[in-house]
Amino acid sequence: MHIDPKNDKPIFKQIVQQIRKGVDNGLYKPGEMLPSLRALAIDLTVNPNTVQRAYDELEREGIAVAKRGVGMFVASEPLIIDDATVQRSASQFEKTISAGVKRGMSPERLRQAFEQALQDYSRRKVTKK
Amino acid sequence: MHIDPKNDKPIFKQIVQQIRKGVDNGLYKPGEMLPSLRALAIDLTVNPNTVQRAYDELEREGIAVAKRGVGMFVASEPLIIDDATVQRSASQFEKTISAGVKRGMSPERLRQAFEQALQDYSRRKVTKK
DNA sequence: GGTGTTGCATTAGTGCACTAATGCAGATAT
DNA sequence: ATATCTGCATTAGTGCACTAATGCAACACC
Repeated sequence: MHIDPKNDKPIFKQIVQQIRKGVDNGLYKPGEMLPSLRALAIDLTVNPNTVQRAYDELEREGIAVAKRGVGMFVASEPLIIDDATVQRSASQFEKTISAGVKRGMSPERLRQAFEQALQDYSRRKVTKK
Repeated sequence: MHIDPKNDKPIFKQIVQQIRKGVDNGLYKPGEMLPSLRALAIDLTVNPNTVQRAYDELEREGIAVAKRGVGMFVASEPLIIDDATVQRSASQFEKTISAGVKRGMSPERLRQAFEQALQDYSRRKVTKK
């Protein structure tokens, strides 16, 4: 576990990402205890609140469960997405990106299209009910 | 031209978006003059600097050209992306999104995959030289 | 009960994105 | 020249995301 100071992403997001990755590839197994707030905070030379925020996020995602006075634990059935799945999506996205660029679309426009697609999709899921 | 106060997007981005759209569908034609900083600012009841920032962005994108003391003009050969192209990309993205969701990916994970794809693509373009 | 863990809540500091206030500098017409 | 348009530059105010400092509350162990 390591925080990259050159990375401009917020610290708590980096923590979330690394723990999530750790759960995905089995480094942290279901039911297992994660490093405590302070322990991890000391390890990363970071304020405990920053770790807390990361853990909040992980709990919100259903990946970890907090037990007050005891510790943070990997959920019994965490939502595991392995790297291969992400890679598959990424390469699929890349095809659309490539096509878009050939039509003159800038990264900003592509993001815009992506966000719209994301919104359209969820909207459809909702209105379908 | 109108600014939506309920929209949480920055004002200057809303302006960029609307002007870009106007250029795309021919409302503003190449070489034509755009509303002046102050004129548009008064029209939208917004500070001229905010319009300035929008115009800066448009110039950076090669859509508009500034002539100091004269006015802002649509570029002679602006990069025009019509809505249909964006829609095509969006619907393409939506397919990948749908597939990802079925594999349990959250919107956050999908964004992550998208950003990675964007990065991979540009990286490949660079290293190909 | 005390002691040392744990996670949680409240508050404050800091940087940055966004917007505005104001004045400067170039262009054109009269 | 000077009036009045233009876009540009400098500075300041404001809100918010991020991080930190600090103390509180629950649980386990002795």
